[in-house]
Parts: sequence; structure tokens; C-alpha cells
Amino acid sequence: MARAAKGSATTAGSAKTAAEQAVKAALDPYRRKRDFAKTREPAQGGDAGVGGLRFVVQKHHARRLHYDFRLELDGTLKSWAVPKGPCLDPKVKRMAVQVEDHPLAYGDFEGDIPPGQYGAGHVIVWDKGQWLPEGDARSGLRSGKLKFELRGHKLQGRWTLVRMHGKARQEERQPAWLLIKEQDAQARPLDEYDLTEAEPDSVRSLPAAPGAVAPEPAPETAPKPARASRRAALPDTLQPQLATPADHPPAAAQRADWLWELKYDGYRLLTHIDAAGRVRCFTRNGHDWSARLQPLVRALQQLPVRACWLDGEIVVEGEQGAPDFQALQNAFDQGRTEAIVYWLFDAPFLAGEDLRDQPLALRHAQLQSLMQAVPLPPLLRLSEVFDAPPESLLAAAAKLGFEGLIGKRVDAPYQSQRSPHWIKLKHRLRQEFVIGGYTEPQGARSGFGALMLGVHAQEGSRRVLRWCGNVGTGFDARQLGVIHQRLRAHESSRCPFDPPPAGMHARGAHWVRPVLVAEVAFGQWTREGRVRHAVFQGLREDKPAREIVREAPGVEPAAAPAPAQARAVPTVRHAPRITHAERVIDRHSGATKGELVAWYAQAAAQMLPHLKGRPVALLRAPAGVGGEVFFQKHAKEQQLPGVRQLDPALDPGHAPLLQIDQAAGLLQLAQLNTIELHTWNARSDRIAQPDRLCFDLDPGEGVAWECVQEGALLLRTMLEELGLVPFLKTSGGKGLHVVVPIRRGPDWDTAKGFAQAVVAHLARTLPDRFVQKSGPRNRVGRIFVDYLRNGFGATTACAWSVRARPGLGVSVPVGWDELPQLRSGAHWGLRDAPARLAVGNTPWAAMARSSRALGGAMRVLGYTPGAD
DNA sequence: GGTCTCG
DNA sequence: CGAGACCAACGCCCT
DNA sequence: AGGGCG
Repeated sequence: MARAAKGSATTAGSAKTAAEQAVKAALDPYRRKRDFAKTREPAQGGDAGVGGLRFVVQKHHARRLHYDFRLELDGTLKSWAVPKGPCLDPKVKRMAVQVEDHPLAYGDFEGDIPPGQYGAGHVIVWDKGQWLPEGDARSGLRSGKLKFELRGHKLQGRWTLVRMHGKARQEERQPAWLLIKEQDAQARPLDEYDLTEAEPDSVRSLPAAPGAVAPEPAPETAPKPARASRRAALPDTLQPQLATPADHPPAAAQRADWLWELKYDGYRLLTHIDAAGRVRCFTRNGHDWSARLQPLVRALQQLPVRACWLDGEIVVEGEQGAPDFQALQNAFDQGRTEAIVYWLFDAPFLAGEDLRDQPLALRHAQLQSLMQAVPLPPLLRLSEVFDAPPESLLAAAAKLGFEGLIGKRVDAPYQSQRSPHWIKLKHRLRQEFVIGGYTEPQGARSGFGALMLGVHAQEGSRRVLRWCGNVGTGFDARQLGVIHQRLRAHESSRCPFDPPPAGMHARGAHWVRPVLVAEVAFGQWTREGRVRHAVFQGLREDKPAREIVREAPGVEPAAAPAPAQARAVPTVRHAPRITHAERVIDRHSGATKGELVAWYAQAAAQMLPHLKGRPVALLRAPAGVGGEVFFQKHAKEQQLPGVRQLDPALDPGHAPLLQIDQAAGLLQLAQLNTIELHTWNARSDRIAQPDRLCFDLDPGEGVAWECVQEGALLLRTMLEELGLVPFLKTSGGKGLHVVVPIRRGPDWDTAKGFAQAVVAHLARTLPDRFVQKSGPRNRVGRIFVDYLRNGFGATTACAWSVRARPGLGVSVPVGWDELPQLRSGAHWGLRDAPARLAVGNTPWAAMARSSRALGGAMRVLGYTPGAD
């Protein structure tokens, strides 16, 4: 650098002196911190940049490695300490703490600062070049916003320094700033290229200000950064979640909230796989059993996952394939652990992520994806999850020899304690008994009081009927009468039991000949051979009474059918991470975000046919029902797995429209607080031609529900007279939706005009019932039929969508024959709609073959497109 | 809830 | 970083 | 005409 350049940075005369004094003052803090007898750092001086302002970045291995970012201004280097160094990714902002001004000469300093001195350690010139402020740099520096361009070896393009507002730092003269790369040609995502890692070395030997942009290394050669993510540290120990014993399944109304798994009669086992793949297995009390379970440890090592905690139960399978607790103990006693298999049912941590606050359904789905990713080692099993009614599952489980079920709330987090969110339901025993008598009814009861039960038993050479208790519940009034009739027909004076039960005469016992057979469910056999907690199930006609003996539990040799018609919950690939699952989104019902997600997870199979192939619009409610909501039809910035971004040409002038083709997309959107999903009336492949019409029957203030029902029927009749085939669904809100499939052909204006003509006709014919115009004013006492949902870009709530209203109604397809039974447009809500999933879309089964060309209907109605 | 923009 | 805006579109109504 | 509303 030519000494002659010095003059160019300053002006002549007395101004020069003033400027030099200002520089001197500015460098005062710098000098006061250093002892220049001990450090080689320059005390002052240095050259201004040639033809522009200089910048330098020094990599400083002090107590902590950091980068010193310096910009020449007014004769000194304005300096910031950037702990992580500059980053080319505009998304990544780097903290930059402003420090004391340095002399210009410092920009060339490279070397060691001796121990004991300020900033002791090694310094290299990591980058240098020119900087070009955008606008006035001095005022930018003062106001806390500095935009500029860098022309260095490593750093180029546009950057911003922004001062933060934190108070504390300001006062100690060390304001915190952010160093941010602006979006331009030099910007690069961090995960593709990590500049500080790729370019660690000094540039001092290179020319200060390269004329051309230095070639960047190819991204392939950049070492992959091992980036720390927001992942939680994996705990070293984990207590298992335990189930609470329950007598009964949850009430039918809450069934949808529960998933069921078989109860394995073995030992609980928690597996920890660390980041290096080391596997350790712990019992529920935290004992490390890895050494005793070597075959299992080896099997677990084959799972394609690290940094996780898995939860499950180890069992030894008995002869029937059901777990056998005795065999498990024997296996340990004899050191024969290769017969032990591991049923996995939960993943509190997976791939370094803490999933404990995720809904169970999602944890299980992720475990399932993991275990389906590779051929499963034979010792590992995935515990299947069922959503069938627990009664039938319990029966099936019993036949398979399982001791019961574990019920788990679909939306519950994983808690390391005994929790009401997990219940264990032991199956009740169930078998046939011979009826040997009955007792008198008490009080208001008619027919009889209880049936006296017996089984045949061998006593020496004699075969006797052994009394084993009574059953007095489980009958309805009709059964009481019918059975009483049957009993009377077999009445006898002789007691068939041997020995005769004591104390029965006091209860008015009647004996009957031992020919009738009752099926009875009961909790268990008492030691005396009596049934406990017996419930009558029905009379059995198919089994002769003489064959009835006490059955050993769980050894039914008949091949058990697969658990009755249970639908396994389908896997959701790319299931999103759900945050704040416990947050209440509807104060009215107390429903949580987790329940919303769980609903869409369950309903996905029924809902996807309605979503597939159509642009979708979202109603999102980040603050829940009653909070601020917004509609969303487009999205560019965010790409979510399972949410497709359509060709932007479909809706010119906008970001891409969205479409959901996969369950994961539905869940992703639920995670974004999407409560309602609305669909277009056209499919994406021919967006200009709607394939259906929608009529939204929206009752005004004070309209009786019967009128809405009647109105829907009137609309139906009218549409059918026009040769169309309408379908019905609840809106999930106040009213009903009538959906009419049409042949594609007419454009949007024609479809909308036709729909308007239909509604106008309806309103003309029955003006006291219907209005065509919206607005609450003229709508009181009448039904507004909204035809506006038939224009380009208009949408209507999709079938199975939840509605963002108090109570969270669900829009459900129904048959016209069901209309009279509906109680409101919100007949089904989030909590009871799951029960309706079994009916699913069958009321609309004919829709696909019911589309009609609009031409005929337009003629009948006398509607001409274009003529309003 | 996520992203962008602004300071 | 921290706060705030944005995230539809149509026909109402009101001014 | 323009803005807020649902």
C-alpha cells in the first residue's frame, strides 16, 4: 500500500487536525486496554483504504474463538466481535457485539497476543477487502442500522448490521448487533455451505481488494457441518409411563380418544440407544439388563435409529403364541434369553428428538415408520394399535390368551409416572353355565331376581352339577320376562346342585331342571369356585347343558379369529412434530390441539378422497376458537410434507395454491392451527371448469331447525326436478350443505349464475322462507342460501372438516333419509364424530356416478348464461 | 404457527 | 433478536 | 368511492 494514499482520506488544513484529534479520542478506550510494551498490536496509525473503505475480519483464538468484524470509518476501524463468525445464509443472523474502535493499522495485524494481555491468543486476518455503505454510514451507525456491500475474498454481496434494543449492553458501551447476509447472488443456505468451516485460513498474503469475486469452493468439497439442532439432550435414564387399572372401558362417548393395545404379560423394558448406536436396556426400576439380554441388544442395534428411548415389554411366547409369564421367568432362570421377544409400543425420544409432548398417536406413528423402514429383526415386534370397541378387542385378546388390553389416550403426552391416560383393562372371563334355579324378584323388579349358575364337575365316579354363584345383572326388562317364562316351563321341586347352595331358601329359590344354558361374563373365579362380578350375556341354545364344565382360562384351542374387524390405525409417513398439543383450542368444549390433530389423523382416510385433486383453503386459528383467525389459500414460503404447491398459473398473480394428497399434509396443517379445510368446486387438473355446485343453507336469527331441514328438502326437490342429484352434509355449524356433482364443461360464471338462478327461484317461490341476499338485516327468520360459493376461487368447508366455532362441529356427509334425525348442523362434533367414521362416506357413495350436465337443468330453469 | 421485514 | 404484519375474496353495509 | 364487516 502506497503511503501516498494517506492524504486522500483526510482533508487539508485545520480540519485535518480536528479529524486527527477525533481519531485519537476514539481510540482512547483501545489504548487504555493494552500495554504496548507487551503486545505487538499497533497503538495507532495505519492506512486508509485505496479508492474506498477497508474492512477486515480477524479470526481470534482468544479464550473463546470468535471473529472480529471491522469496518473503516472516519479514520478508525469500527469493530464488532462476532462469536460464530459471518454466515452467508440470510436466514442465519449472527450476534455481533460492538467493541471499541481499533486503529486502521490493526487491520494488518496477525500474530499472537501474549498471555495476560487483553484478548490474549492467536489472531489471523480471515478476510479483508472493501466495504461500500448504502446511504450514510455515520447516521446508520448512530441509528442502529447499517447496510453495506462487502468486496472481500470470502465475504461478498450485501449485508446488514442491525442494533438490538437490549438495554443492559447499551450502557456498558457494548451494544449487541446482528450481522445478517442479505438475499443476493452470494447468499447460500448454511446447510449447503458453511463458510467459516470451509474457509478457516488466513488471507493476509492475498491482495487486499480483489478486483474480481474470488471463486467459491464447490459445495461438494465443503465438509458437511455437524450442526447442532434444537434437539433435546437425551436423558440417561427414563422412568416408564405406567397404566392405571380400570374396571370398565371408557364411556362410549369418549371412545374416540382411546387407542388399544394388547397387554403383554412380561417385563417392561426401556431401551436407550445413544448417538453412537450403543444399546442399553433397562427394567422399569432402572436396572440395566443389557448383559442378560444380549440377543435383544444385537437385534436393537439393527434398528436404523440413534439417540432414542424406546419403550416396550419383553415376553416369551407360550404355545399359543400368547405371552407366557412363567416361560419368561424360566427363560431368565435358565439363561435362555434367545426366546425372549420385545414388543415395542412407544418412542419417548426418537432420533434425538424429545417426543414426549407429542400425542401418543404420533409417537406411535413415528415408531411404526421407523420399524417399517427395515426388515425387522425377528426378536423385535411392533405392538399393533387398534381403535375398535374395547369390548370386542377384549374378547379377541382373551381368546388369544392375552391378559387384557392397555388403553391409551391418543392425544396424551408421555409421562414418567402412573397416569390416567393409560389404563389397563383385564379381560373378563366368560363362559356358559347351566341354570339350576332362580330367586324371587325383589322390590320393583319383575320376573326373577338372579339366575343360579352351575357347571358339571366330576366327583369321584359321580358327575355332579356344582353351584358356582348367581348372576343378577345384565338383563333388560324384556329378557327378564322371556327368561322367566322359560324358567317356569322347567320348574322343578328338586335342587339340581350338589351340594345344594346354602341360604337360598331365604331368598325364595326356585329350582329348575338343568337344561337352560346362560352365557355369563365375570371378573374371576373365587377360590371357592364361585364367579365374581358376573354379568348375564344371553341364553345359549347351541350347546347342550350336559357339556357345560368349568373352562380353563386362555386355553381355548380353537384358532382365534384376528381381533374382530379392528382397523389398525394407518401409518402416517412424515408425521409432523406437534407443538403445544395440550393447548385448549376451544374453551367451550375444552378440546385441545392434540385432539384436533388426533381427529385429523383418524379421519384422514375418509377425508382425503374429498381433498385429493382439489385446491384447498385453510382457516387457521393460532389463538384458538374465538381468537383471531385468518384464511389462507396460497403459500410459497413454507413447503410442508404432504402439502402440494400447485402450478402458480392456476391462480395467476398469487403464490401457489395448495392441495392435500396425504395424511401427513393434513397433520402438518393441523400443527399450523388449521381448524377448517375448505375445498374448491373444481379439480386442479381443470381448474376453469367446476365439477360440482355447493349450496350453503345458513339459517338467519331465529329460524327453527325444522325449517332448515324443510328448506334442505325443498332445495333437494327443486334440484331433482332440474335433473340433478344433490347430496347432503352437515355444515358443522348452523346449517346444512347441499352438494351437487355436475359434469365438467360450464365455466365458473355459468355455474355461479345457475346457482344464483336456483336460489333466486327458491326465494321467489317461498319468499318467507328463503333469501338470496346475504346480510343479517333482511335475513331474520329466513334461510340464506349462499350461492356465492360457486365462483372461481370460492370454497366450502370440506367433508369431515372441523369448524372453528364453539363446540367444534364437524361437517359430516349424511344420507337424505338421515335428515329428519339430525338435531342441528353441528349434529356431530370433534368428540363424537369418530364414531361416525365407521359409516364414513357411504352416504355419498353414489356421488361419483351422479354428475349431470348442467345444460338440461339450465333449460328447465330457463337460465341463460350471461343474461343476469 | 411460520415467515418475512424492519430496526 | 424482537415486534409487527401477513396469511381470501366477495357482496354486504355504512359513511 | 372507500373502508369495515362477515
